Amino acid sequence: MPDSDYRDIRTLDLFAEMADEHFTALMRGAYVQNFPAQIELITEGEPSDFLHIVLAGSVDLFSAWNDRETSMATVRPISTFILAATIKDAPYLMSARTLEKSRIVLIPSQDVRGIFDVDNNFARAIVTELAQCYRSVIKAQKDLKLRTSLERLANYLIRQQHHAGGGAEFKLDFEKRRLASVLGMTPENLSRAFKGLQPYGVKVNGTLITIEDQADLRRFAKPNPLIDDFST
Amino acid sequence: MPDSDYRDIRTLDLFAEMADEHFTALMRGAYVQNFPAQIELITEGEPSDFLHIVLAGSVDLFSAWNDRETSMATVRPISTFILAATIKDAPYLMSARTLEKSRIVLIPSQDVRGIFDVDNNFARAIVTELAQCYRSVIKAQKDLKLRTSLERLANYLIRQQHHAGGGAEFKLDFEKRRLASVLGMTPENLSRAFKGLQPYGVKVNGTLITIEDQADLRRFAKPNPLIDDFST
DNA sequence: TGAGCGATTTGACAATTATCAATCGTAGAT
DNA sequence: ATCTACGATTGATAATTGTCAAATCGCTCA
Repeated sequence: MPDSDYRDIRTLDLFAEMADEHFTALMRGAYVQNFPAQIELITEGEPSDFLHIVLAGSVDLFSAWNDRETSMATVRPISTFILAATIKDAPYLMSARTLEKSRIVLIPSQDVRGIFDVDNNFARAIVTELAQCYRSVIKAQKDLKLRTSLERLANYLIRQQHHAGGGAEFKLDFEKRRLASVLGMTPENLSRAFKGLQPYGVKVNGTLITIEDQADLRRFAKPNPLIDDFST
Repeated sequence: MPDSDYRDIRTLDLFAEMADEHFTALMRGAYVQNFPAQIELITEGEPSDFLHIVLAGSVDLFSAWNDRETSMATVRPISTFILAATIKDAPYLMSARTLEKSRIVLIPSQDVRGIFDVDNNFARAIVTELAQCYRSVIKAQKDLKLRTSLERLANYLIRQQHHAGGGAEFKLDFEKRRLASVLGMTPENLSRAFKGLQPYGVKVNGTLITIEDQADLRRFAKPNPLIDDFST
């Protein structure tokens, strides 16, 4: 594994505090691979053989049932995914596919569980990571159950705007069909939802969004840190 | 704290493996209290001062936004809730209220975090617990995003039947308005959903459910362990 | 026993969301 | 530059779900 990758991974909260020898041991069994876009990295239901880390590119976590499919989340560099399945040695609950050319690290789950047993700092970091993940899903659940699709879109745009620096203009960071799926609606419905936000000053031009009057949109969206603030 | 409570708590996976002295320390700061029904134990947004344990009774975890409210989960003895908020020292994401007369243990969050820092077995148990919680929410999310309300109800009934021992007859374990909220629908809609399952052999008499032909209902519900099996 | 209360059910209707088909627009290939 | 493929949009329609009001059921308690 290239040194730069090695260092990137080491800086992740999850690995930052663990003993050198344990980190080295983990990396020894790991391998890095470049995948093209649209490759299915893991399939739900399969045993969790590897903990994955996205170094570059992006990965879609999705799930299917009865011929329907939904995007659960997007993983961007640098972060891990499938940690809970790895730790529990349980089957994956979600599938994962690359959205673009991506650089992925694979760490054998067995190694992760082994080091987890002997490195207390690592175990503690895992707690923090899992607690964070758990709270994120709870927020997503609240978003889904308490809001209409129009409200979800409005709040998504506000979050995205903030994430992009807060300017009136910003770009959507993925294609609309996937955004629709993440927000729990159909692409057609998303298209109409964008129209439905026009009265609140939202302009859409392809992937470029303009929010003319933040306050106006916020009055409609009623963003709430207990749903929309992903940092806490 | 009575000895029997003390022992009950000690048998929880979360506390079973920790050092005696640490468990004793935790219990020293804890207190047990009996609450009547319909008492709001915690409110979302507030700092997480206590880890809660339900010894008897039951607790509803719910959340509100913009005058809407939804039930997220029900906690039954003996288990903890609000672990993630306690560990992260972050505000509660959900409120909690007793559904009936309940016996609750309150452990100061500060104590939990303190012991977490020094007791590695406790830290490991927390990892397992959080991973379990995380996976449960992911399953709930898939249930919500991939299924219609009729399908959610059908699968809920199948789970409930299994949980009740597998007989053709069983009782719903909470009132219908709350079931509706848990399943993400209105009480009116739930009432109609029960009707909608009649063709599949579901009979409803108050809180008593009869499933005449399991196979028939399963053909419609298409239960899936990656959504419906709460044990993995 | 029966009044009173709240939960549930029903009916009528409205809002939301999904589906299907057709068209548009654009980026990449030839 | 034109063609092609695919995602995005639009229109028409259907299915799903929610809302409101009224009726019904079941239970508690005087």
